[in-house]
Amino acid sequence: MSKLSREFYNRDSLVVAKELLGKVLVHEHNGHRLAAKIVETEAYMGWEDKAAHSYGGRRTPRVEVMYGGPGYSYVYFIYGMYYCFNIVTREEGVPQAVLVRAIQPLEGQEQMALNRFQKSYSDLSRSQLLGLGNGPGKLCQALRIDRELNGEDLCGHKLYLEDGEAQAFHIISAKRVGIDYAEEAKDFLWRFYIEDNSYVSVK
DNA sequence: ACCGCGATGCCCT
DNA sequence: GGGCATCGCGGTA
Repeated sequence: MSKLSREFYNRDSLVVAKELLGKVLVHEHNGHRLAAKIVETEAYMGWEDKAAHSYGGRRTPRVEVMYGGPGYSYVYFIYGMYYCFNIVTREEGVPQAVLVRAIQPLEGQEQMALNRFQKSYSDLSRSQLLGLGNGPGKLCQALRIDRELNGEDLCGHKLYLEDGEAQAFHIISAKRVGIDYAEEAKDFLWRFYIEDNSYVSVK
């Protein structure tokens, strides 16, 4: 499998969000390779997107990494408890990103189960199996993504993305989740997911 | 099934 | 001080 290049990320978030579906997110952590297929994403379009942290050119310490160029991680802490993992897109100075909302575990499931539920993968219930990856906060727990990985170069060797196996699927477009404050932008169909994938967070 | 709510800490047009 | 790109639980059905 080949690693996704800087140029892959240097495009509009709407394009990258759709193309990220089916790709494999890898975190090399403590000698374990944690790998999962991306099954749900959301595009955040920066300047003109009222739901984006960078709306209107807002530029604070937290969102600075969104301005730094394509192919870096933007990890933020939310509700006092959870992390969300984003992939920065577009060239330096254009603050767009893609939120990864759900994954399907592929490798390192035992570690993911311990990270999420403090129990062995073989002891997980049916709903816990899905709960490994069906939400942005959950997948960060499973993959051990936290503030230390904010600003990480996704073209490096610790946290990166690979081409998945060739596969055919339909992409569903839907409203983004949890942005009721965003006025007209809350109705934009900027969430994308793989049809019929059971790990998707909201159908 | 859906609905409401509390947790908990960091950010700050 | 108000709000947040969430989650899990407990209630009602």
